[in-house]
Amino acid sequence: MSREVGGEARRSTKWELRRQAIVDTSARVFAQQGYHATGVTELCAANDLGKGALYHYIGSKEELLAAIHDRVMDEVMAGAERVADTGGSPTGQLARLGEELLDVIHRYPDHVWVFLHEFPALTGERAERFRVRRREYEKRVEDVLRAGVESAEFRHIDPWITARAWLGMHNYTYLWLRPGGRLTAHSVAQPFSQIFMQGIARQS
Amino acid sequence: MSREVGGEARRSTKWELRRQAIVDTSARVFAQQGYHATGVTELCAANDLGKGALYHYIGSKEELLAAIHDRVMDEVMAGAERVADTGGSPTGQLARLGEELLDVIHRYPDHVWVFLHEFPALTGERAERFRVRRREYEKRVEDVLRAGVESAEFRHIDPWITARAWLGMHNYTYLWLRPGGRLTAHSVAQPFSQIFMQGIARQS
DNA sequence: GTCTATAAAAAGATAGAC
DNA sequence: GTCTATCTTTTTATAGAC
Repeated sequence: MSREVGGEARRSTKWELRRQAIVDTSARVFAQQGYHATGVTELCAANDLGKGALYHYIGSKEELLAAIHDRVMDEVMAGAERVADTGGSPTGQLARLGEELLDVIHRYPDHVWVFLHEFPALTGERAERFRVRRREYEKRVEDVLRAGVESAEFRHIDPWITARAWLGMHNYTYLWLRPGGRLTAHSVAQPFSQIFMQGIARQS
Repeated sequence: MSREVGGEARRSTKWELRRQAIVDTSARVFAQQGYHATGVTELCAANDLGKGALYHYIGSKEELLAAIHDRVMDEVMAGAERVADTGGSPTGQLARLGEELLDVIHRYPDHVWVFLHEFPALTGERAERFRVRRREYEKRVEDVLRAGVESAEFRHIDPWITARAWLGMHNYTYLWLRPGGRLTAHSVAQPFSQIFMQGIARQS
């Protein structure tokens, strides 16, 4: 059974599941070799599929790349939503934003790698959609910082540049944070949070 | 006149200058389009040269990529050298390391972009050389942090993970720090340093 | 749904004239 | 030193049989 939703043709649940598996497997290959350095033939081998069958699921190579991006942003924004819903002080919210973000990076190292390395390969509307979603998340961080300055929990920092410091510190863990390693998301989020909170706290 | 130095054939000064110009121009193209997405034909157009002439200077596309990497690491390590030579307290040294690093990122945005995005494209011996140099710099940061803990200037932080926080915060500026923009290297290094120093300072 | 065969373009690199 | 022409391989994507 297939339905029309939002102008996009939806396929069967089985098709969607298979597609998702292909997206995940391909993310691993892209992360290891790079997007442009990976041929469709290699994707076929990794997914144990012929070219005809693969294209039946992915549409195009770039659409596959966009699907990896969406997977990351879906998870990241869901985490930000949970934090916003729970509420609490700016300090508490920023700490939980860090926990959630590092959790995504830790759970999806390949997807995140591709997300942070290959976004310039997206073109046209796909590039724009990604840009908007990314900006949306960054704004969440800035808003929490602004709230903390206004409530005088934080000292008088610049929200924009401080958000960049926070984002860099956390995002850059994609280079070494992996499941199965000696570090968990929490064991990194904890010291990061301590440095950052103490760093922007109002001096007593 | 040509000499043999360290097993590598050196060319004339004119040749070296021309080559360096090609490296710089190509860095801009790689930064905009990606290494694998850029064809040698496009490099020829950007450098206003035919294929024969281009290959006369670059040897291979990957050798060109390696040259961009070296340009960045040469500058970064020179900055670290200056900091080490000047000496001073761990706090002062870490602050100056930040100034120097952001200065390189600000002055060579294209080279740094390529450096941070395309290093997986290096293979064999070239990949190894880059890995070693990069590790060498990271160790400098860890050493300063360790010294600060031992002198009790800093609280009891983990040097390895704290170095990653510092590196991420600074390196990640490659996404938005550019010459001609509203921000200078110093105007970013200053707030970053304040956050980080206060963040790892011994609580009074 | 999945395969094989193939198209059509572009890739990196080299040869040899000038 | 620089050019044009060319070699070989690989690229993304499609056609059509099953």
